[in-house]
Amino acid sequence: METAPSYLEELNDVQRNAVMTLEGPVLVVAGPGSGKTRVLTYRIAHLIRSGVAPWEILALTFTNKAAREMKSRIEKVVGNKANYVMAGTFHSIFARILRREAPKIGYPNDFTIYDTDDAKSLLREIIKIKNLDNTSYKVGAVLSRISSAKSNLIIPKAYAQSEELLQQDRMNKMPYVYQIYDKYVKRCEKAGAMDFDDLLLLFFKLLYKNPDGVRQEYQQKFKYVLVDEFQDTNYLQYAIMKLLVDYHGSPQNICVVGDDAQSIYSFRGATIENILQFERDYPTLKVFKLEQNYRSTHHIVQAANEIITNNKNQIKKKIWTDLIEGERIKVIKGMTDGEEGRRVADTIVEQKTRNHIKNTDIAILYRTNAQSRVFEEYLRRYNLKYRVFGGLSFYQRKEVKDMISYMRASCNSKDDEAFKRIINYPKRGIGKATIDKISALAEEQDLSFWDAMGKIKLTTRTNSLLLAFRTMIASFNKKAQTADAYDTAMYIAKGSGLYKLLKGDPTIEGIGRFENFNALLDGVKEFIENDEVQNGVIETDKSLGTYLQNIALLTDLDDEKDDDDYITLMSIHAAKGLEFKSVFVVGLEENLFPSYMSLTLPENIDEERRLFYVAITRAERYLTLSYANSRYQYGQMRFNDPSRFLEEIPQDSIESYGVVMKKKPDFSSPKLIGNFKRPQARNMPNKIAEGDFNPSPQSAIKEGVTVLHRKFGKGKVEMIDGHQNNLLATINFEGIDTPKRIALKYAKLQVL
DNA sequence: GGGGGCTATGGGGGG
DNA sequence: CATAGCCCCC
Repeated sequence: METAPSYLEELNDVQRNAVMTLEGPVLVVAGPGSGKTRVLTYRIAHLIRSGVAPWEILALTFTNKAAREMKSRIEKVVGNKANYVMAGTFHSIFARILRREAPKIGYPNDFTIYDTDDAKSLLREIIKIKNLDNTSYKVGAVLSRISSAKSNLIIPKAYAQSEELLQQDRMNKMPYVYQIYDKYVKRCEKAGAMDFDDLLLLFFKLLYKNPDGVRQEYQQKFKYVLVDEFQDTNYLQYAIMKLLVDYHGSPQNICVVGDDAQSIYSFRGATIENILQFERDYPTLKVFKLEQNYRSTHHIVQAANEIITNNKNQIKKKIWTDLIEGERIKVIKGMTDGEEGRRVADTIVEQKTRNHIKNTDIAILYRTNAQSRVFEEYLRRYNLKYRVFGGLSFYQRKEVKDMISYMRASCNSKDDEAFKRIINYPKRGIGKATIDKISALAEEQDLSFWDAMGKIKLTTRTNSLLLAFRTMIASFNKKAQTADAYDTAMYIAKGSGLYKLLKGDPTIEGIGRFENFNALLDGVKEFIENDEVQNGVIETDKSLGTYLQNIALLTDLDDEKDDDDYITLMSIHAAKGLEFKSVFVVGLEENLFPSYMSLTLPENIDEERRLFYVAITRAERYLTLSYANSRYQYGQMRFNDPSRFLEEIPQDSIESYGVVMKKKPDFSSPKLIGNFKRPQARNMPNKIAEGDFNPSPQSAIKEGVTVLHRKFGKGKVEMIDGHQNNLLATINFEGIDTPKRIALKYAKLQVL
């Protein structure tokens, strides 16, 4: 008989049971630092050791980094078979499958992936086409409505029929979101483009509609499914998981790992409800709770436990450690954000000399990316190497996106967003007026931007400019058909004039841009030279189209530079899953952390608290918290109270007792120095109190009467027109220059 | 059609 | 404050 594999001896009892329960549904509730990744990887290794083929295992993560980490750890146990495990992010795995199956749902194999910028640009255009007021229809808000609809499996038709959603949109003064959504989906389809949510939604559609038995094919293929960070899945992801796992005679080999206390992505639709639903959907579920923390010393663990008790509604769980008591948590106060930065940098220097900590062992974590600046300033001044993650990613930089747009346009002639970006960059005399005319023709005759460009009749001069542009792109496209990604990219870089343009800019910024541009080209070269295994598949296709597919889902965090010794600066969200010997959590102030956006709803504060919980549990030995009494925010000096979270830490775990304010912080809105408050845009009408307002029936609103509106105040009805069942009143409100057009069936007006 | 400057607006997290 | 969209002027 074979001896038990040695990796099983590296596990505690609960971990080992979780690893060895291979069949049937399993839920692993894993506290921070409890060996979650170890359990996941050893479980996969154990599956392979038990004779399961690596490609029959599907492991879904939220970041590429987590997937890579997992694979490299599996590799240590089972060797290079690990490469063939289908491990990757939800988005990348589904994108890869869709690339093969897309025609079954009416998409081309070489579909484009629209990033957030593309999506917003498209929405901006749609809002314009529909003649909607872009002050009430904010692209960001509209996109987030669409995104959350998709994440909840609500297609445009269902959206248009949901009284609840329509009501919400009306309240937010954007009643026609449902129409924008419908148009947006059609335009994406027409462009052969998917946005991030579509990668999930259309994969769901593929399985659900089941053309050619494709669902059964993938159900059979993925015999074992694992989901990491389950607390951050949304409804759509859960639905996909169920489609893969639930079928007649299924062994339901599904293992999900998560921690409700670390759920920090509800803003993008994640719901802890999935954990509860999972328990209901799989009654034979086996639950394992990992509560022993191997990462942090006692004071840190105790503080984490204490803090999280302030949240209601959580799965009962208490992490513990048998590590030493360790250092107490240090709290640093600065009078200003600048002083906070300096004192944090001072503390880093002190830790480095006294405790011999390397840069890589240190992280500065903040709530918002904008906070990195001051820390960068002092680290630079002290000659400490650092690296900022997040913020504007490499692929979002203008010079990089421009080049990528050229590549996209050269591969997919229907990619309207790419074309609009490059048609006149570098300048070639095709201006806004021409572009508008092309867009209008495309809209009118339902053509792609590219086809409209070829069809439109304008002045001789303009037409020849357009022809020259089309000829150029056609040559790029031809090159892309035959040459590899690098040759094509170089051909495009030179042929488009981008190379020359960027090279010729001698300014500091220009040199930086040219460097980024070259870094992109180097990346293409690397792509064609290395046979990478991605998501369990060896990439042999070296075409530009494939390259584009591979980079579409990359972020800043994926860019590994591990030989360098640098201090890590990143948002707390980005730090999830990581650990550092010494962690600085900075900016612990009311309105910043917790964010002012969260202060109105208790459940949002709870999420901020979970975020704080995530932050402090990244630390192994040294945890330092900091705040500033004042800081520049949005162009103004603001005074914020210390964060309520500071008070939730047990006092005997804090070193600098007395720094924290004794009294409960005042949670009122930020105070402003002097009278720098920006004047309110337009006249802010007097708000009408709830009780004083009795809306009149629609029939009472007639021309000439004076009415009261909750937001706009008093006004005179000048005119009523519009369709019978959608009457529009033109009302002149006091103190508002332009008359408002108000739909009577929605608006609440009181006749005075 | 291009460029510069004004102003409104955001202001959070990310695949 | 930083940025982006928009408007106006050349």
